[in-house]
Amino acid sequence: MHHEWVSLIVCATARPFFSVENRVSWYIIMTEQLPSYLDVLNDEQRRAVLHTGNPLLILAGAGSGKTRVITTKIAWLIREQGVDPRSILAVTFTNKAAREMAERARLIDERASNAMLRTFHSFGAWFLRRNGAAGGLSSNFVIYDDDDSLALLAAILEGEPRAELRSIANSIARAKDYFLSPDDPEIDLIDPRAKFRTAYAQYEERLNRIGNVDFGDLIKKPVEILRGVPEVARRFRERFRVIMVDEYQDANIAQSQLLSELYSPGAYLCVVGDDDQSIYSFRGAEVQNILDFPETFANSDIVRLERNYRSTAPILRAAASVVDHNTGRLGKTLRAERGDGKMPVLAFLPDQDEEAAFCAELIGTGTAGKNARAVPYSDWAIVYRTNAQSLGFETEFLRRKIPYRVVGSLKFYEREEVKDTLALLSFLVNPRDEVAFRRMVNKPSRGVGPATVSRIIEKAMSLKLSVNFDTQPHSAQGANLALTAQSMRHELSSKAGAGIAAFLKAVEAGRAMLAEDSADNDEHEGEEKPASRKPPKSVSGLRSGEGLSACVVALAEESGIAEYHLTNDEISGNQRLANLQEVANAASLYAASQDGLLEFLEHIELDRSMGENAADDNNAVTLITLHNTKGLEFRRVIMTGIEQGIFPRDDKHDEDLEEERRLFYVGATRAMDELYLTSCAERRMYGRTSPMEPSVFLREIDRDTLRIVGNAPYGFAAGFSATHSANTDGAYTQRRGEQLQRGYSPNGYPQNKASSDGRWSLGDKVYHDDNGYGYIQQIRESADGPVVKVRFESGQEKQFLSHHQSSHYTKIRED
DNA sequence: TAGTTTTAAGTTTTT
DNA sequence: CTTAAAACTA
Repeated sequence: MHHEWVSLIVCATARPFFSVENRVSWYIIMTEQLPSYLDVLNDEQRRAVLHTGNPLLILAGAGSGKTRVITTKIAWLIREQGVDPRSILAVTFTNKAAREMAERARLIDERASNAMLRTFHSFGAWFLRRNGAAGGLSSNFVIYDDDDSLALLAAILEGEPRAELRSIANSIARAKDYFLSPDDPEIDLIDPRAKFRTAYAQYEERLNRIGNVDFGDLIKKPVEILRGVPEVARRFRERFRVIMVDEYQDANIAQSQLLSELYSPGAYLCVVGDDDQSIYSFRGAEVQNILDFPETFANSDIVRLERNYRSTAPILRAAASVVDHNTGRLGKTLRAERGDGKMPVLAFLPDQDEEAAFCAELIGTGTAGKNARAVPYSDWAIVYRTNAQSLGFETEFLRRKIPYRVVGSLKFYEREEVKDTLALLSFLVNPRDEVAFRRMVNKPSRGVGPATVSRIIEKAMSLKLSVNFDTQPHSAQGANLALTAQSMRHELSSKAGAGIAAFLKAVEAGRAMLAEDSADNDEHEGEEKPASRKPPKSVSGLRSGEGLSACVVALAEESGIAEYHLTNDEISGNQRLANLQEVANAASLYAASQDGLLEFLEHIELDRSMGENAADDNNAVTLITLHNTKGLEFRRVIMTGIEQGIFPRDDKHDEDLEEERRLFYVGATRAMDELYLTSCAERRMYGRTSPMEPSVFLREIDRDTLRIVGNAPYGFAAGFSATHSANTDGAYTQRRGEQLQRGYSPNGYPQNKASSDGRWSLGDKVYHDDNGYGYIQQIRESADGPVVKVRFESGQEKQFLSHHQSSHYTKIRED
């Protein structure tokens, strides 16, 4: 009888579940009652799990259960193959994926929690913390984010324009992605400017001196150490006998080099990926890694997972019909195991406000008939190309009281007051941190101007050369800025000297809150604090709790940062203080020691999703960028802003356009049951409203898989033949001709022959004070009256409101 | 110099 | 429209 109940469940779950809750109960049943947890796998999945020996490449289509394969494989290796969990290394790209993998593997076998499941960058940080000395890096390094890198670069290239700095910083990051050093001949492929090469070299030199690392270093430096120190390489190759990589299509050159260095013949290597989901080439990801896998690793095997258990057939067809336009893909056919379902809906809407309202309407009512709230909010995801697009939905949802959560754009750690505090903490742990020093030594104002700061830093650099260089040629350590500043006090003005003293006093106050570390031990929970370390009395109202939070509060108070932000900004001062309190609260989970502080800072740098996961069980709509959706799934997905210039951006061509297409594919394949696409006729950007064209992707979709609603532009109207191809030039030109005849505007939306106020007609010649002569190309009605679009002889187009700016335009009579 | 006002520039996408 | 950098004044 009990057995029947089990098989009933198994029967009902013949189609694997994908929601977390279901998955949990399902695995428990399977592992307890059935002969093997492998029974839930299909043939290909099982083949992938049971595979041993040669390197394995798993080509896993969207929704084909790749995470299940990886986690099951980890458990199977431990259980059936007697593999020591500690010898397993599995790397992912996102913290979320790493967490999910660890959790799911542990559900099958508890021992999986001893395996090393990390993101690439977190693994790199872990590696460097222990083996950095072999490369001249001391273990108290702090990780610089992009802002910090930019600040350092700005200090090196004084007076360089902002845009130039950003461009160089970007090139430096890219160079590291490709494992290129300043003296590499291939560096020109990244950026041929000599300026870049010297800047990169200077940046590296300065960063070494500071003793911190940037994101790229977390991958690049471990590879250098593994190559340069055979002893370290041997140790790591001996330890990691199994190496697995998720989302391999997103690995960059440096990351694949890291894998090569860790891998040794005799170990087992398994990578999982999907070339159709490669969406990070702008960040150095190389699809070539996955395409070249068979050559890079001799005798490798390939398993394809092509059964999709997530989406219904029409959704999958629509997604595939877009990515099919790409050339240069491995090519695969996903089968929809769930069979038929609802047709995706393509909605044409007037503007972004209507778009937000449309989404709210869908979500508010649900599609479950009369029972308006049968569909939980959490079933829905609003997906967009750029973070800025979330704003419109947020305001609309706020107004309608629809609960939502925004994924990824959490700018908490970028806030000024938070960065200030983190800079102080960084300086505490590494007093060579020039960037932190520059940022905080005169904040709040202490009379320490740029001239003084430069003198201190130059002095420190000269100290480094005369004192440390000869004795420690390989450690490349810079001087302690706190000590240098202290020693220079007598040669500074009294004002500057007093300012320095105040700054150093604040740093000392923070340091006093830290316990000495006992050698290399793990941090001790609940160690008692010496009586001397009592939290200071609070001026600003910040409260210190457990552990490290006392240190954070002491720093914020003593440095005057708390007071500065509280009094400086009357409107948001309290919010700023609350943010500081939030930092202190987060710190309370860490030990009040140097090691605890390092852990805290590393955690913040590598995982900024703080609090987002806690909201997982909340019943809220998800607002998320296309890139962030990778690896996720939702019952109902609305892809918004499918307009030319937004998605794809109009500077995308060839390779880049193909990547945008893959992005479309990723977004659409997140949907399980229902998919909606929205496209607006006009959109406000930079405060201005501009007309939009439907995305080329909408012309590429197999029209038979769509239901079109709303005010469709020409070529999309109901009943229009779906069998045309926008790629055929002739057909396209013909349609353009027809559409103009029928009174459609060039962007495909209906237009008027003359403005309703009678002032302008299509084809009129006009003169503009600044832009010269031009012709009226388009007239349409908006909420603010007629909008006239002019194409000037220069080729540029402008538009204006008829009643508004007509004073600048003069109508020219032509016979 | 510090704190203000004015002007220009900008939005991909992320560990 | 929002944000950051240059420009300006007390």
